Amino acid sequence: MDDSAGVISHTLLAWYDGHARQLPWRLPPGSRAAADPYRVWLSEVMLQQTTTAAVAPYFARFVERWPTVQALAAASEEEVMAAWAGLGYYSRARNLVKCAREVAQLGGFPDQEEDLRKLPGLGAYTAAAVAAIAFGRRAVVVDANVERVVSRLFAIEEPLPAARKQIRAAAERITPQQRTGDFAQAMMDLGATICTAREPRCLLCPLQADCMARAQGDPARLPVKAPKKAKPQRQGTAFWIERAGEVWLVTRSDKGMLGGMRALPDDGWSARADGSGDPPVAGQWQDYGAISHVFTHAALTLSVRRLDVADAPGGHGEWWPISALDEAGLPTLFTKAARLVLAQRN
DNA sequence: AAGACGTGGGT
DNA sequence: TACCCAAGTCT
Repeated sequence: MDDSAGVISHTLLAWYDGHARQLPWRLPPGSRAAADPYRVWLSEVMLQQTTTAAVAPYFARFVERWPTVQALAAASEEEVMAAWAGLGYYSRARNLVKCAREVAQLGGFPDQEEDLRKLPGLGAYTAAAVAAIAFGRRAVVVDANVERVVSRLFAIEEPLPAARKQIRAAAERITPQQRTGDFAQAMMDLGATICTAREPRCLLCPLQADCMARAQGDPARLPVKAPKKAKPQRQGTAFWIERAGEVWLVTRSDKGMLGGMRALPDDGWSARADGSGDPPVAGQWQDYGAISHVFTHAALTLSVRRLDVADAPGGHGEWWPISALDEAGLPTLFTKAARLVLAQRN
């Protein structure tokens, strides 16, 4: 680390001492307590591609229900998936359970980045973040905030994702030997509150004097990103099958969209193709309209139809009390579909 | 090694 | 409205 890099980390850490966000998974400011690796890991996994506001209530429920990694390791995958419902990217929940069990078996979290990286659900970012924040290891923590801050500080013109190598090298240069956990969180706080994607608040930025993009006059244009692809519009149908105050739910296959989650039966729609429209059983289906839902890589219009039956439809599934549908752990798509039926059903 | 993979909030 | 974006990982 050369001298200008030292100035940057020093300035940023001084700013962090007065401006750190208080978040449920962080120790209170000035606390001398050691970070709990379980909470650090859990929060980091929840925060992957997910806002702090969305994570906060889930984090609170998880640590209340499963206070330790051993407790989480002892939970069933099914109950963890249901508790994760609504947070998205459900493979995270499946990997969370796997990881908790591996860690419990190991007797605790590994304290080296290299070993953390081997755990399911921990990629380059999360392994570095846990190593730095929970164990005080020097690790180069690069997330989307760091990419944005660094690409502006050094006016990196190369578009993402090709710029990753350059950005990592620059982040490595400014990462200090001490307080690397604070440094990582300071970079993320700066990116979240000052060096934002749109309309950065440069006048409030502790690094304004060091920022090449600011000197050039238009920091918001960085980082340059490759153009997005258009997302396809898909059509599908979900089926509400009811019997005596209960609705028929299935569990989706572990692979693919909403993998492993409870769901209403559907017509096989996917991000790649429309559904067939065919119901799972013949009968007098009633039309309840449609909901729309946008995924990362496709937009879906989901028609919802209802049938009242006397016997269970064929195939794998379970009757679920409609009065307790909240506890089924339906992903948001199917929660919307259920609401559509319940709003019109007497 | 691009593409798959959720959801809610901001502009 | 439509688009962008958020503490990425896996295949």
